[in-house]
Amino acid sequence: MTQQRRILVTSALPYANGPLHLGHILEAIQTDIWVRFQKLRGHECYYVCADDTHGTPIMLKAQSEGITPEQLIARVNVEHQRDLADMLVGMDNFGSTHSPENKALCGRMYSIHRDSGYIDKRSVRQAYDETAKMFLPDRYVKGVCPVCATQDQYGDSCENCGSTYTPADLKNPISVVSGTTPVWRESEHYFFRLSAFEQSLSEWVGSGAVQESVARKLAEWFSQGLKDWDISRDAPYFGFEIPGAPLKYFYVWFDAPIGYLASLTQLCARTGLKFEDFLAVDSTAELHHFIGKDILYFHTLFWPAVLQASGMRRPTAVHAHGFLTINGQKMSKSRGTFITARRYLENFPAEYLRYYLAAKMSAGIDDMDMNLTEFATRLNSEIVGKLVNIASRCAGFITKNSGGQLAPQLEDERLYAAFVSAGEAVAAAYEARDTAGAMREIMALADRANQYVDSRKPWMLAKDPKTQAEVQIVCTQGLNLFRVLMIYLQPVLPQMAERACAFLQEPRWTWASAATPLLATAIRAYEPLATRLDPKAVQNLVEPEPAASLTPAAPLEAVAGSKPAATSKSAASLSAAAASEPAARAATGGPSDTETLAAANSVEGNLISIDDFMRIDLRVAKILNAELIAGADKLLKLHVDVGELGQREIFAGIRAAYDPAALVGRLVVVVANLEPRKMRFGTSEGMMLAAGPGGKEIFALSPDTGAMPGMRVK
RNA sequence: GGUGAAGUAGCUCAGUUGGUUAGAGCACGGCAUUCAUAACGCCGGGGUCGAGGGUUCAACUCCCUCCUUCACCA
Repeated sequence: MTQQRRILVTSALPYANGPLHLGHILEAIQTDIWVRFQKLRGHECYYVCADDTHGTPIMLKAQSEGITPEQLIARVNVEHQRDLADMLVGMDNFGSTHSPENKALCGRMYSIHRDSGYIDKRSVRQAYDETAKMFLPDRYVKGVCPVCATQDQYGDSCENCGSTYTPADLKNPISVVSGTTPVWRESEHYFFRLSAFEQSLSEWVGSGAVQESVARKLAEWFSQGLKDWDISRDAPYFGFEIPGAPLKYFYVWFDAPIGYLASLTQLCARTGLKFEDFLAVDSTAELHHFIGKDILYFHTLFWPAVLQASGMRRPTAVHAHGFLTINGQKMSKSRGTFITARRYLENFPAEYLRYYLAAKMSAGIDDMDMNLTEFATRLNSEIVGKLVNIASRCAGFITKNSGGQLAPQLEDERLYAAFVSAGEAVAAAYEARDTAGAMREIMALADRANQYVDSRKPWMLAKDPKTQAEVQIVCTQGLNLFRVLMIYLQPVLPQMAERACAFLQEPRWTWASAATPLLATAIRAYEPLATRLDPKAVQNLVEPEPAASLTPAAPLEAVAGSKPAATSKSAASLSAAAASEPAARAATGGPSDTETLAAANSVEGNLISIDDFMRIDLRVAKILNAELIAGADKLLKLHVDVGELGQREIFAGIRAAYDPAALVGRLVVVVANLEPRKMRFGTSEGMMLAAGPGGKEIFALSPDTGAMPGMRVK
């Protein structure tokens, strides 16, 4: 360990008009891993973030929901914080750009800019909606592309031919807000003189503050010359009014990055840290921004210039990452590849995603693909099969043969030393944000640990009285290798590492803990640190959200007996989400949205629409095989043929009413699109319909003669 | 259109300043094993490194052209 560094880290502010998706989470996790690594290494490191809350989209979304922007952003803030916390993203402060701290900072920084001569006023001609009485951002004017004549294009560029233009160039322009034809009006705007910073920005970029490929990109922008930046918007606008300029508001992109500093201000107020220590022009602290490559311009040009113009230090580095694609496709709602953080969390533990992303993230700006099948196999093989397996296969011997006591020394000190010295390469990779490289190193070590155990074969040693004494020392070695790996993985798997630490009866780990083996102490009985995930269950992430009106399925399911006490994680958290959603709305005083209302009505009146019914894919199925399950007192395992849908395995709670042999060959009705449910005895891929109170009083439904497997029931 | 990035095994990716036989994980085939969550270990098949040309004793690596994909254009 060299000198202790003081580091302030941010990730980009998520926009407060919707839920976080896996793209946001990718960035938060990348940042969090880096921050946790720095803290583990003993550095003084803080991670701040906030919601980005201003601008026309927020204003209009609140309007459409019939609530105030303040209510909207308060609700979203709660959701965002909950999602981030559940993803184990350990921020030191999460604020909002709509805060008193931010308002004060924006005003102060702007005043300095103005007094230093960095603000110009200029008249701008802009689209104006006379019905809505507001100026329209480019994206809020649609029309026919002036170049290729494609219909329904936004006012800034054409999706078809890629040409860029202004809303004034569009043919037949229409305001998205009111649907009327906009008029053109002049208005006075405030410009930040970015051009004055061309020289110093160019030097800053050359100082290694950005990745190489980013620097090349910036060189292109520099060669075109920097244009001054319009930082004002006309009322009505949800944001902060510009001091000394009535009805003029700061453009959302002006106050957004200042939100980093506002969040820091809150952290300082809470902890006694000093703002100036991080932001003063001569500060020795580091300032790191993690962002997506789409907002490079704002963070590598505007932002350093704004800081400099305010008499503050510039960022040490801006780290850009690429986008996340799902199964090779852009995240998109229509393709069903749009995965919210909440939806992920309803299905899988946060750490599985953290590890998977860590194993793929490098320091580059390439896009990253999340292949769902790979996600499942990689987790199962690397975390469960390899890593956790080391502890799992050694711990039992220590507990059973050695009274839970570790040996006083290692069996192979050289091997241990190799693990310790490999830590330098792992640390270097983390530091350089090459987490994929770090994970490769760690997994290679995990292979060596498993090879070690395999070569010493403690299970053989345990059988021979003459070698029984060696079991303890071999397993002590194995557990110590495992311990080193968990220490290295702590930034990525904080919860699992904590549990591993508790299992070894240690208070806590730092990076340096790896250097000293754990010897001659008692450990607890091993409990699985991670369990396999069902590769089929990843489909839950991309299939459409289940509609609220499908909740009546629950009672049906109870009849089928397929929902034992240990309800699946997804069902449990789904209902939790459903319960907390209206609660959050109530807290902000807003009315429920139409969706919630519709759901409430249908449940109360027990009425559903024909569309709701058609969502349930009922099919005729032929029972090919039925068998008793050892250990289950209600369930039968059915193997059914569903025609074109193939064969399925379904568990049904009809054991008391039906003899398996009597079921084989008969036709029944099954729900074919029920989400697969993992149960103690396997995964149920559907549900057999039956009526009755339960016990022996259960009666399966049968189609009349002539029905064929796979036919749809409707 | 301009600019940038990428194209390596079925899939996801490594490949340092050009230098022996291009690597890993997953998947696949075989063997072994049973301590461990059907986990672990050993062996194996599988690549004209997007295409073509050039520089060089030597090119996945450097240069040129082309093809394909993606992104950005404030």
